[in-house]
Amino acid sequence: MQKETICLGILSLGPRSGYEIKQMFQGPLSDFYSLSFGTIYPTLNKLQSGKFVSCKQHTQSKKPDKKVYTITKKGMAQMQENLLGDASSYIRSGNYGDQIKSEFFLLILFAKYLPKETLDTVLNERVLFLRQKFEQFKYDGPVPGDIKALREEKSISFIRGLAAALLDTGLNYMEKNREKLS
Amino acid sequence: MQKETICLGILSLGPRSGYEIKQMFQGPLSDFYSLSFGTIYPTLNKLQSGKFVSCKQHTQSKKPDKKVYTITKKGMAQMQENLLGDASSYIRSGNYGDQIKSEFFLLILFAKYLPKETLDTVLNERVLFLRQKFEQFKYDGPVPGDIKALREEKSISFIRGLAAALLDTGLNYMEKNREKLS
DNA sequence: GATTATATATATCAAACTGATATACATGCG
DNA sequence: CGCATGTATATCAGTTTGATATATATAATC
Repeated sequence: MQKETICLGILSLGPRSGYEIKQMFQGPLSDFYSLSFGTIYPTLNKLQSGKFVSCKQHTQSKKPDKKVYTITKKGMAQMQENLLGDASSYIRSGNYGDQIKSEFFLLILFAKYLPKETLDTVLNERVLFLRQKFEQFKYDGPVPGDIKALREEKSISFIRGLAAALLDTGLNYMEKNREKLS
Repeated sequence: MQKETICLGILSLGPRSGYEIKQMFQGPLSDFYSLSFGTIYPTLNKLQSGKFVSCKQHTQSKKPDKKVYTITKKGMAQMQENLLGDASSYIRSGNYGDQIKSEFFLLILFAKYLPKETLDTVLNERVLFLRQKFEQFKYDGPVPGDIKALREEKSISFIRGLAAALLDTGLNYMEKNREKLS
């Protein structure tokens, strides 16, 4: 999927700045996709010059200026058209896997070359990290308005539920099988 | 982790060609890590000129020539040193997440802009794909000698078990919750 | 029997992307 | 009062990908 379509799709959920789009990739979307600043900012500028998004500059007191982007009608139409094409290529490609790079799994793969204590620390930190993630995905209490609106999206609640289920399985497996590594 | 350390680590499991390393990234390792030809071949050449691997050219009848790389003592020592450093940085970094780019999850995230039949096809293909993967990871019957040797590695059997558990959870969740998307 | 697609095998390179850095101001901490 | 951290945008060198080139064999399709 093109970076333009991804940014438009995120802006279709509500107006945001480039920095806030990056925060979504670091937070709720981090388990599924990510784009860096070096991609996001140029993409937003390109979308703006093509009139796919409009931009309002917010002069904030006590913080740097903020450029809040809103998707236009033209942007909405373009995004939906692109999305249809992407879904078709996805289906035709026959390549339904995800692109993953996991430093953790490389360390596990080569675990026999690591001292026992090092491996233990790696596993402990990973378990702690996954447990935190799990709590975040399960937490259903009060949140700020914009995040609440996001959670009411059917797609996001589906994804959150899946993430929680996978994290739970992963944690249980690690706790039951970690001694098999040493 | 540096690409050099990754290639050395894979070669520490047994001698292989660049093409066969890529096959591992497309097959058993595809859910955890991947490197492209454009990275693998130059890395092997660099490792060879640094004497971290040795290379035997196999002139095959009916197939192109094959360069089979074997890790040297120097390569083994370097790999273990690098691995220790990588484990330390992993622990120090506090960044225990994986780098993921999932076209599938983007399509789900923007599901409301897709026609129902398109979304259905995407979900069906993904389920079929995951089911195949699941069978591969669960399959414990007879396999060629080199793959059998790999499976006897503790780390690989740990990872295979985890992958199977995660795939099972993912499949169950998708089947039970997919109607919530439409 | 001819054409097309797929698989083995290495290598290269333009285009895309990342991650680090620059700039700038505010807040919190010891 | 200095130092680290957080907000915010922007750029760019270096890395990585994905496509392409080259070459041969087999399997499938027509």
